[in-house]
Amino acid sequence: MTTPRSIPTLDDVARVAGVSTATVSRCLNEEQKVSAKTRERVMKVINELGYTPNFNARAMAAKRTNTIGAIIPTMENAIFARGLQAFQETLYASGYNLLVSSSAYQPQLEAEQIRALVARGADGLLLIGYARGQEVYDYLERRGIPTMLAWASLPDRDHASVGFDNCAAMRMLADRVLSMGHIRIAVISGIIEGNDRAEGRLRGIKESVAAHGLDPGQIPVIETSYEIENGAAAFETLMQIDPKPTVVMCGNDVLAAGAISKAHELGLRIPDDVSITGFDDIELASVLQPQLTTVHVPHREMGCIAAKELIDMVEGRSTGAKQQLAVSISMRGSLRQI
Amino acid sequence: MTTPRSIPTLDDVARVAGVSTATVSRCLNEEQKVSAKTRERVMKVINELGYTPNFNARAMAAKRTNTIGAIIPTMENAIFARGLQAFQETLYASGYNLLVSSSAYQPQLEAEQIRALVARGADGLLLIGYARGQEVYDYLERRGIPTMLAWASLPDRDHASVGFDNCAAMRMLADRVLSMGHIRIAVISGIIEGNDRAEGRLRGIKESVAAHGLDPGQIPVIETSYEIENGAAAFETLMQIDPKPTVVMCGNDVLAAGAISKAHELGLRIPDDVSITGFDDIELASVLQPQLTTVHVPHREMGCIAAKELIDMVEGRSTGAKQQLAVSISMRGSLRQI
DNA sequence: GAATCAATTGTAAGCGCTTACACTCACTCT
DNA sequence: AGAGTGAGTGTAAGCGCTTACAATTGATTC
Repeated sequence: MTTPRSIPTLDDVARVAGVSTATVSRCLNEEQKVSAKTRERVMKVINELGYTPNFNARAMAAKRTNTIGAIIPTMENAIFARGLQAFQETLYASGYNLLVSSSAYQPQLEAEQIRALVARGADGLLLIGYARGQEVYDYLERRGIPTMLAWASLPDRDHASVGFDNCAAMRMLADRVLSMGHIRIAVISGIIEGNDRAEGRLRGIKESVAAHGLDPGQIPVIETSYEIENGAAAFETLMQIDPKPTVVMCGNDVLAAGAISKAHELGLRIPDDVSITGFDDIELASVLQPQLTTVHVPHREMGCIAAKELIDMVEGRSTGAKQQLAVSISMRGSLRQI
Repeated sequence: MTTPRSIPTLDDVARVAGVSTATVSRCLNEEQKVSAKTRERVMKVINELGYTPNFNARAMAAKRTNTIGAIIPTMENAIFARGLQAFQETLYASGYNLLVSSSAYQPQLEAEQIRALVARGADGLLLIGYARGQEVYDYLERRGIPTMLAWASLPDRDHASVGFDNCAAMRMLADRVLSMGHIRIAVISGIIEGNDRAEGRLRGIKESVAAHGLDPGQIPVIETSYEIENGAAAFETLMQIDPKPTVVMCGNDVLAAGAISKAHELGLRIPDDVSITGFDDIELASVLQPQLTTVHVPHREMGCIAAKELIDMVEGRSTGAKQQLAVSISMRGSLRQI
């Protein structure tokens, strides 16, 4: 099957080119330190032999990998896709590679993967949100791994981060909903446990409701994980309440998609019979029928900033800034005036 | 910022525990070769010191990484998400880790990333489809890296693969469309260049049309990359043809989502004014309104099989089998009888 | 009691790179 | 002409692990 011919190493290149391994290494890493003539000869040999540097050996000797790790809660839906894509592109442009893992929203798994990425020599890390044990932060600090948090940014925490205030953002949307005359609000929230974004969003709604003189304790809330069918199921349950809610606010666009789809199935017209809102403004939001009113998050901008700041931290130019991004409301057909 | 206390190594553990490095290594890798008493003592020290093995050093010494690499064309939409998730879960269950990169549908980038993953010591690789230069296959064979191809499986190629015959699958759908009385078919295809799946799907439609005694050359085809807005734009263009197509067959669900969304915008009713079909049956397909008639692909099954077969190849139990999966048609509201 | 054997443990040689330091060799400057 | 300079190159010491092989130990056998 496989040709037994062994894989060429730096030594092979050096021997064939008639130079020392140090010179070959320099050709690959610090061109300017090698004379043009030598470099040319070495490069020719590298091509002839089909030599590729061994990453692990390089990482070991150089103690750096030009690799950034990112751990996102899920790859199953597109919530993080666009931001991550921008993150990756920005890193790539600066000569860094990205390693992605998904933690399936399990803190335990996230901790494991953080260790795995650090063990692999990641120069820096991108994590989503704040919620994780202090021991994880301690570990990261002890190992000296620069870490950025994204998709959240809290005024009262000063860890390096880029994102927005999930609570304030959702409160803004709820204020808008209330100002349009809605009184009977129901909520489909993501799982709060271990997810500060979901927690903030729910809190935002409650704060808004309270500020409008209503009792936040009266609001029906269903907590479920971010999957379309869960949104659908939750919506069906909420619609059995009498009197029916006039609006169902969802923790993200995925849940809202499920809700809208179930509404069609139940023969409920949106927004005539009931309004629905989302959060994130992923592509999905504007192919739904009617299009989804949601909180617009600047995914690409967030990804770019995260990458730039993280690189600055890794290269020692920054100790980790906090950047709060503005979000806005994308008003579309799924929310109506009462 | 960072505590300068240095990172514990195997040597540190060995010294503190009063054993040799070999013994510590054995505790971590071949428990049964160490007495219970010693193991216990060593493990205690490992925890106290917060020791984590250095992956790169381990990879170097052991010449294997328990890591599988996967390169998918895009992470931006969910086409590969579910299959990849299943792939990952299956690998994880067998003690393997997954490293994912995205090639943005660029063969050149894919080749680069293959080299990068191999340089990192990936024990095996998962690639999508067949279309890539022979030199890539040669490289992989020379390095002895087991490679699985997924999302495609061609009768006349015998590379290890798991997937389906894209051409046959789409031909089946087209046959169905034609049998329902459609005569004026239009197509929104993905970019053919460098994408054998897209090419096969388009060919499937043409073969079906030809088999029904029509001229495949007459069918309007717009080729565009897999993004919702591109599907929308293409649909708008196709609807300007006179007489209008009775059905627009799309290369995948993402393009179809764009088409449906544009149809609403144009005030065209689906399926009354025009039918639309997709391919893949991702979650999106059933939240669209009307729900999308599409080719159902067994994503999870494909991911699982790919993982199992690849592990068998890596561990020398298989030399690479080819498995063809059956696809089916998900008949839903977007396609109607004429 | 000596020999045999299996179970444990230790010794030490790499794995393929980077890089501090040493060295060589034209040139340039007094 | 001799010293000083700096560009280019080589030498060799690791980086933190795994593992073949050697050594030790205690138990078992005759």
